[in-house]
Amino acid sequence: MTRPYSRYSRDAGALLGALIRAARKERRLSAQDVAARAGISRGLLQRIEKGNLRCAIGAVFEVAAIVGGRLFDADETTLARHLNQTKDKLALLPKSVRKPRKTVRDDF
Amino acid sequence: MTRPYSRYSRDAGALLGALIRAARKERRLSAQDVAARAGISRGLLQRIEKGNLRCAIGAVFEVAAIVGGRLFDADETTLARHLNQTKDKLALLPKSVRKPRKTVRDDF
DNA sequence: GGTTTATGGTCTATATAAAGATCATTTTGA
DNA sequence: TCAAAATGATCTTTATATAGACCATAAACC
Repeated sequence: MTRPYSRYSRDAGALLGALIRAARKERRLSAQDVAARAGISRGLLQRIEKGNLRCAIGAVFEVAAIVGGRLFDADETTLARHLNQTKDKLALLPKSVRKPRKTVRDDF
Repeated sequence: MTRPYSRYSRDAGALLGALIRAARKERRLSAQDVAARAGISRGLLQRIEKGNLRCAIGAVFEVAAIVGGRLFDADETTLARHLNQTKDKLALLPKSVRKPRKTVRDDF
């Protein structure tokens, strides 16, 4: 990643970090504690909670699982649902650089 | 991160990668194309789609925003909803290392 | 068929993420 | 009020993620 991050990514990172932090506080777990259980350093946890986008996604998953339950479930995923819900809004995304074909695959 | 990742994180990463890949295919975007628009290398996109957990979360956000819309919304977030929904199930998580206080904060 | 184009993989160099101290400050609890 | 713990921050070292080039194969298109 050489370019600066998009507005959306910055917001998403900040939000996720804030939610993790709030969840940790709610459970009254110290940063030291959570970091140890997640197998990461306290410094990395600080960066995660600050919304730093250059953290390994695995570290974020570990922390999120500890402080706030699961972000995604393996079976019926939040992301999957979200993707399905917004499937019809995909046309509103940044203009596609390739011409779409006529056939639409629905085996998604 | 020195320890191996938990089962959950591995599943979550694999799932997220698979969803991203499926969404990219559905929109008929080449890896080359998506990587360029996300400002990352094609190799990194490959790792993301494979569920590699050592990718920067920002890179994943960028890609996800391009191929599948937003994972989290800034206002009413999927994660926030999920956290709220599972707030009562938090007791089922790995045993807390600290004794919880009597008062429960609900300003979450 | 042949010719692009996409993909999957490997390799190297470089940038930087992360660990682990350390210190100052703040918060908490007794 | 005081001591202990938690936090925020900085710094150095080391490990490694990433870019970018490359090649081989596969798929898509004419």
